Amino acid sequence: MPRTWSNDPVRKPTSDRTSAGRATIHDVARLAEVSTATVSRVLSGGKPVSPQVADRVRAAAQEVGYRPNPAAQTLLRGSSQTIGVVVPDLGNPYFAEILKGIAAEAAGDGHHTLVAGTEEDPEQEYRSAIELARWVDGLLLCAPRMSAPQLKEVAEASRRLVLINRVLRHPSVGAVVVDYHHGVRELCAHLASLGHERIVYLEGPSTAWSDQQRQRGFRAAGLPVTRVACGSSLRDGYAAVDEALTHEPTALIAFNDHVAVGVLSRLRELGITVPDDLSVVGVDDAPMSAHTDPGLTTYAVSTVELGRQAWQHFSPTASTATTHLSGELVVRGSTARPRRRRTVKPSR
Amino acid sequence: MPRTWSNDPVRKPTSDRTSAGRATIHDVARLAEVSTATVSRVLSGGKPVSPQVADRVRAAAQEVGYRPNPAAQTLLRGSSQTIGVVVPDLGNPYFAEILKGIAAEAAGDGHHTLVAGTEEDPEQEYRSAIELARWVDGLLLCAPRMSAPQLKEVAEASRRLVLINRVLRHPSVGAVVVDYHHGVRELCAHLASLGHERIVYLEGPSTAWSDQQRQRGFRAAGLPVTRVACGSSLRDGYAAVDEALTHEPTALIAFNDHVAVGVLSRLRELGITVPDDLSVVGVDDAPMSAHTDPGLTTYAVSTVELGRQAWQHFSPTASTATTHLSGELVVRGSTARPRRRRTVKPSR
DNA sequence: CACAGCGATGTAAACCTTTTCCCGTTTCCA
DNA sequence: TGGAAACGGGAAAAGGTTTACATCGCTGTG
Repeated sequence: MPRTWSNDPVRKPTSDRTSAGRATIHDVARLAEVSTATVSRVLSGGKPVSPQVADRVRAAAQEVGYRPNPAAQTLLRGSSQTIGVVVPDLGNPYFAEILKGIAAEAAGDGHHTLVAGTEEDPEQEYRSAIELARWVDGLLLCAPRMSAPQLKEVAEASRRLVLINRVLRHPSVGAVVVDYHHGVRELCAHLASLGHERIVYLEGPSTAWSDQQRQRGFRAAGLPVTRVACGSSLRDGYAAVDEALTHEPTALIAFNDHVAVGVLSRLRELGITVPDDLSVVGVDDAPMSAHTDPGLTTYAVSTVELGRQAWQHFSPTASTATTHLSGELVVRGSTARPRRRRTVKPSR
Repeated sequence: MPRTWSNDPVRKPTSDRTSAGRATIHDVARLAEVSTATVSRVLSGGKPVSPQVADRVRAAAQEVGYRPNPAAQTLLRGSSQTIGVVVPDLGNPYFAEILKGIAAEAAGDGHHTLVAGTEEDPEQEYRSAIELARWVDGLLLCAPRMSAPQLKEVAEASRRLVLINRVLRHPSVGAVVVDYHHGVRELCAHLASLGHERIVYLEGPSTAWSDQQRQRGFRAAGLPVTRVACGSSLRDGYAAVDEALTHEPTALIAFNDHVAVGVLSRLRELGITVPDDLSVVGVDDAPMSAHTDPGLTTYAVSTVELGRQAWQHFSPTASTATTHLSGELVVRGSTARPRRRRTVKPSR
């Protein structure tokens, strides 16, 4: 077989292109009677091309409905214009909010967003991250639950890695973290100023770095806080209330707002009034937290800012230093002085 | 502000292959002393290869940390093992839930999920869809707001198109729709049975097909329903309450649960008790709807099922018929007989 | 014993685009 | 008018993988 450029295995130029194979740059080139190189120059822009030819090419491209094949572009450029985002739970409004923010930032710079939810499973998270790393220019891991060694592996496997709410000692990994240490101290100070002494903390997933940060914050706050295993979802909060009440607290600190909403719901069922019988606080300031009954006192940090900062870390010139984001205390109706002498107990 | 770092013109002359450029199939082939074809056969599986060679190849791949380049695979196979999902608002828990469902289904079949939020903007939605169509094997549009002609264009541009909560007369488009017509009738019947007569409906986005379905349902229900412009977000609901109250309704039907939560919040501020002063219902049964105060009466349809059905439509053998999904009325605390004679008015 | 059949492996084409390297033409200035 | 610079545009390589086809050695059967 002669090694010639006889590349034309009877390709129909126009009509039935819609169904099977899409139009390629060759189709455009043939129709415009130029080389494929010229088509590329016209469509990708920047390079000098005479206006007439450019018009002819554009017309031809329009006619056959040409759209560059992203796989081929990616192969050649070595960049897919895509980032990957891995979150523990896509259904959690907080993560949804972060995803929304980062996707908007990425889209603004012409990047796509590949997403994976991991159902809070560290193994699945690791697999998703490694798999996504093959595809994307940069990987964003939200509150990753996986072990540090695994995280390092992911760092090696990915072109660029940015963490949200987790830190890792590694030369090429950026991170944006909310200062939960500060947040928890703020919340504790607020509760202490109201006169609360018996406080229960509903723990998040044990593998969550951000949970450990909160716990450190408690120790720093110097308040005696009883810990009760809980989780990160609305259901977890709902389910953990009864256990928490056995400690006869005057205030409850939920791992996050999502949990707190579940807590409020269960307390209502039990006939326990918030904040008269019991104060409740959350963390994160989820969108719904201003609309619960009563409004949730919480520690607010802007997810918009979080997303923006994370996106900055993807820039090639970005430092790999960890960005700390401080929020602020938002006092709403769910906290008050402990009024009644006798603390409540579960109704069953 | 590194706003335009998107394309990276710094291309190294590929001298240093070990650190920067990832290992290719050639590296593996060389190390294992076989041809690249054999490597591919071993790693992709299916083809007959002698056990010894297979082991050698696997060892070599392991050693150099080889991972196939997805762009090259995509280019050749013509399939990216990726679907695209476009939703009007990533921050809306309902869409987040659907995204979660479909992403899980897709991941279960080895597919990735590319996502785009459109901020409820039909134009942006159209652009996102067209752009995503280039990349993905199939496109899922959630409650698309774009015009029918645009939708047809997207259908032409995409290999496979599936719609959620929208229909389109087009030969190759599948759809999964919630029977809002039925849902609204159920809600109306429920309210009517309680004795409500003055009902206000807080409209969704005017471009939403599903809003039109609801409106048709109202007409079928035969109840006089006053329409008030609102929207689809929590904030929209919060903001529309005052306007709605000028019509002195005994019951409020929100476009969806997200809106209803905003409504409840505003009513609380106004000192209007639900359901004593006013009944409120939503649509969708969002996760939080069981946990509001009072619990939200709503029309529930499983997002899990929605996701599953949508995924089925991506199967090559799937029919392009529209799948109708019926939900059921969920009665919670937010509805009751209208008790007081005098209807409430806004407090200001 | 010859040959069909098969299993294992190598070779190279094909996928589609971008970009580098060139060549031919025009323009401008000395 | 000659030469250089600028410019427009074509040919072809590169990018990594899969697969159709070719090759080669072996076994089993007529």
